[in-house]
Amino acid sequence: MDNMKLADLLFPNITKTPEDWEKIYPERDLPEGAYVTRLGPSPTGFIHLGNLYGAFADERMAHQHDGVFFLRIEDTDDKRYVEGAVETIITALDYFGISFDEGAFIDGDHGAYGPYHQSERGELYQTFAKKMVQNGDAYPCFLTSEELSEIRAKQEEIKANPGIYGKWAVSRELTYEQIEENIKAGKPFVIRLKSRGATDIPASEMKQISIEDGIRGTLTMPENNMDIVILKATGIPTYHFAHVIDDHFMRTTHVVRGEEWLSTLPAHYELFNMLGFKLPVFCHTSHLMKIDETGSKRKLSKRKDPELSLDYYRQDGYFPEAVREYLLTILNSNYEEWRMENPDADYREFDFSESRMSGSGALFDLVKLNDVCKDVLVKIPAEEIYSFLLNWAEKYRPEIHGLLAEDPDYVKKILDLGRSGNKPRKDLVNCTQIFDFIKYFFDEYFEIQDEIPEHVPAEDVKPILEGYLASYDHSDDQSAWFDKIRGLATELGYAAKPKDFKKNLDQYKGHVGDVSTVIRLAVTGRSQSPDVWEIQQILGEERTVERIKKFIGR
RNA sequence: GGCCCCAUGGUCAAGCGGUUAAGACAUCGCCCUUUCACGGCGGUAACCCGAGUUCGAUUCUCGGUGGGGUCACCA
Repeated sequence: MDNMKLADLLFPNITKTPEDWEKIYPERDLPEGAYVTRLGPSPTGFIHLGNLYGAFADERMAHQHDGVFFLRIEDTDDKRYVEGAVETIITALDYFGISFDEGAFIDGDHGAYGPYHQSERGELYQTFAKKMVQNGDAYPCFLTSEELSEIRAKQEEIKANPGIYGKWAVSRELTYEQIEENIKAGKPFVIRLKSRGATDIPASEMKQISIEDGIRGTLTMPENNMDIVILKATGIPTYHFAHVIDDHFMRTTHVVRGEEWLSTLPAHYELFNMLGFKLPVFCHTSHLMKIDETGSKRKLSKRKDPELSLDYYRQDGYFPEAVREYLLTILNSNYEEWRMENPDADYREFDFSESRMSGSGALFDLVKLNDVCKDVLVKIPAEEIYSFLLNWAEKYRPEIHGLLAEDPDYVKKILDLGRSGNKPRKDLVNCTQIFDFIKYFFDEYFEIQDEIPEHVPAEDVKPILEGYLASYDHSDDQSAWFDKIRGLATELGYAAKPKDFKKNLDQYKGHVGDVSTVIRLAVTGRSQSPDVWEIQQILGEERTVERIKKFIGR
């Protein structure tokens, strides 16, 4: 077989050479030790937490090592393409503070190594497919999908490993004349890698390859022996081929990807070697898992788990910096520790290391995320929380947007309630929760939600509130205000101090806490709330008095 | 089924041959306290199993078990 002749038959229009491409995409001029990382989503329109998890790792690795972080759209599968998906991806990542140095942007590609859409890099891939044919490392295969499934059926029957390799790779034997005839007849074909791996021996006796993974250390696995497809019948490359070519020519130094790629790593390894490309450092991350209702652990699934979707966090109004903070704690095991020592430091000061990433799948813990949110939000000024909340409401809760926009100062005061001092309240988690937490401040949403406390007989409610109203002075400071409540409690047979009540249970109906709970209930509609005096100061005298009157039917 | 990855409390996790086996979240108790939060103190709770190497294994090796992944002209 004359490989040069075959290559020309297969790729008559390819005139560029591998050397030409090396000149077009020269090595990057970066400092010694710089990392070049990339995110390579396929434009299916669905971007999830796992993508974000990897993106943070990519971003930190590149920017902590004077490098470049770029976005490449892996759109080699036209069947999966969803209109507008690229924009969705960029917007979603941007929301969480992930931005790229080069690659695909909303207004088009930026950077010297583009185009950054794989669908536009056909000539590059074909040049190397042609090169491989010339070298006898690749060949055309005309097997139809029916023939492929027949092979598969036979393999299953004799319990052989499925796939095209060794004696099953019948197209390897085609002569030039047969190929030419097939092409003239218009038969579709793919280009397959002609693997050099041994095929007639058990896997356990196969040659082992070792690869240093940035996260997992030394990986040992049998060499590849599969004649994988590198170019589809459409002339478009498969992921495997595009990955090898692009990460070489975009000069990627570190490939961060999910562990589902581990099993195809030997094939990628063979391709890198055949093409004479330097192997990047692979960092195979573990999957995010979740614990479901039955208590068992499983991979987060697109269909069953809404929290996998990034939209979920936007809808609930999670603050991007809080999600980032949580993700960083599961991304690098010592982040939490570092954060405790540096509570006010910018996360970029943390020394991120891929080697500290976990090789085992982390359970995504919503409870912990919410806890992290509380710690993060307590540090965000009310002003910022307010504008975030307003933006969120505009998009996801238009019916409350007007309410929040009406009196910004009022809402800001509410958001800041109890947050000053050295032991600030940590009530705020996300926008949905925040609104629910503060909604009693708005008359439209104010309602009595709880019961009166059990120590308080029904007939005491009125005297308590009448007495409270009678002595109410909006200008009282907090201690004067509470002294009055203590007095009122004593008058009505309640202990002024809870301790007195506990010591002499039979002498009192209850204690001052019960009395103030009645007041709290009338003012907030809830038996639990932040400090009532502060709430009243924000509500204003008129609204406070009105609510109490309404409660006792006046 | 073949191959690969993973395995410390309920969860995330330190650990890298000798430790009272950290810490965080959750949980429970106490303190603070007019409720709730916040904060403080304390408690319950873990090295998957079996061999081997070793004076000594959570740590190293092998074999199981369990969980996950993958075996497409999808990525």
